[in-house]
Amino acid sequence: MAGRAARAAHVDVAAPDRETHERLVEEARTLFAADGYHRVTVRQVCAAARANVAAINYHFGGKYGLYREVLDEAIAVMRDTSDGAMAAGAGGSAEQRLRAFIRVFLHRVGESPDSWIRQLMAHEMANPTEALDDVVREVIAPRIAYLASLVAEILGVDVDDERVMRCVVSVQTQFQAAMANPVARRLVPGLTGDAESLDRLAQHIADFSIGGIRAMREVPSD
Amino acid sequence: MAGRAARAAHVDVAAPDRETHERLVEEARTLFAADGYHRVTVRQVCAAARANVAAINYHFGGKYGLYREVLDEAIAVMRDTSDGAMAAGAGGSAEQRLRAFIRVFLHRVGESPDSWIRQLMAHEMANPTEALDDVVREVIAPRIAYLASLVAEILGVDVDDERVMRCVVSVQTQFQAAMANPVARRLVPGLTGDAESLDRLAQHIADFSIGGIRAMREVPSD
DNA sequence: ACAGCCGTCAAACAACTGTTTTATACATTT
DNA sequence: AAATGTATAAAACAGTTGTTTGACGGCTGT
Repeated sequence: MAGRAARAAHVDVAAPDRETHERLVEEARTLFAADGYHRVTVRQVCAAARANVAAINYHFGGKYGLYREVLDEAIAVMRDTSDGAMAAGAGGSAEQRLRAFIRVFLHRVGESPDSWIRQLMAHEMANPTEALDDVVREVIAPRIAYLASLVAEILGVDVDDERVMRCVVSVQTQFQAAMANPVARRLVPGLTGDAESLDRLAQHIADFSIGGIRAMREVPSD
Repeated sequence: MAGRAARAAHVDVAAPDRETHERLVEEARTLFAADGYHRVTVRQVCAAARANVAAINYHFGGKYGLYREVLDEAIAVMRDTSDGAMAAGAGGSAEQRLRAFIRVFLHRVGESPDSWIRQLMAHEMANPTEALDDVVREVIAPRIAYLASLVAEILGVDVDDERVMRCVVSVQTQFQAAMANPVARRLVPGLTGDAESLDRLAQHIADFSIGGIRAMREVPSD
């Protein structure tokens, strides 16, 4: 911890230990994404990174410090993705924007270089660490708010109408499940992650969700 | 292990050790449901049941044996629930049967004495043990098959049409998420588990899902 | 050139995990 | 009454976990 602090203090650029630090983060990305925080051991990561067991504690102050470094990166990418997906279809109708959001989001988060992110997030949501609050605040909540505004516009009601949030949950859960749910993966054979498969999935979720939302117009607001 | 075999062999009724055995199972139900298989330690269960650490190995042959006893009970209840939910609305239209299925299923699985089951299942699906295959085969697969037949009938297409399974996944994931997803629970405040809340939830999932399914009629089968 | 810091390493640490052993009562059977 | 089998108990087992230690070499700056 003291070493880390000193290092961050006056060796900002071109640190001489860049290699091990970076190798640990790299391996941690794939390992944490594959098995989740609790299942991964520091010895696994160090072995994969060809580093000593003590390296993680030295560079990151502990296992959780390393995880946070990886997760914070994921959060940043997710925020970018959300921003891009929210910007998509700007100027169009609420339905068009919802379709664009789903398509852009699924593509971005499912693309190969970032595919570890959706796995990591899936694990974090399935069995959360204490970092879930940050994830919710920084990426989920804004996304939910945006989806809520779209749903409200499609329904032609206020965002506070309780039908809105229920619909948002229904849409949101389809994202999550289609991406990471092991049961869903056993049911849909063509969930391979390639671009065409993602396109079809996005198309379905959009069609199904918009159909579901529209149907709520004829339901009393309770 | 030898003790267990001998005990089961010729001490079927009114076993003298009923108490500890039963106490262990009881505590294991709530603990496994709350934290999942991996997180729960045998010492936790034994402490809660006021039994010795060796009791689990003696009575169940090991931690996994105890878990299987609990999980098998859950599977049995779930099968009953599925059967009941499938029988509900018999004779009615596919839409009516789907609505009945959702309502009965959510009520049964959300009711207080069995509420541990949905938590246990949620954990088993989130991070599976080797028992997930049995769960899928015995409770998920039949449920999926039934839902697929309903969706196909509503859509007026064959069950092999790929739109059918996509819709089933969309419906199925709403079940799961609404019941156990920690993120969803942070979004919908009124997810308390009481009868009225469950009723409204069932109503929403049914409306949303049927609206979504209907919308797929106008989508090419790809 | 020398002190000081930095990154690395093998080794050990303390705290757990599930499981096994050994012993002791109690009940049932022979 | 002796022998057998059953349930519980305390203790120890072997393995794994994340973390800490202390020493060694390389580098930098005054």
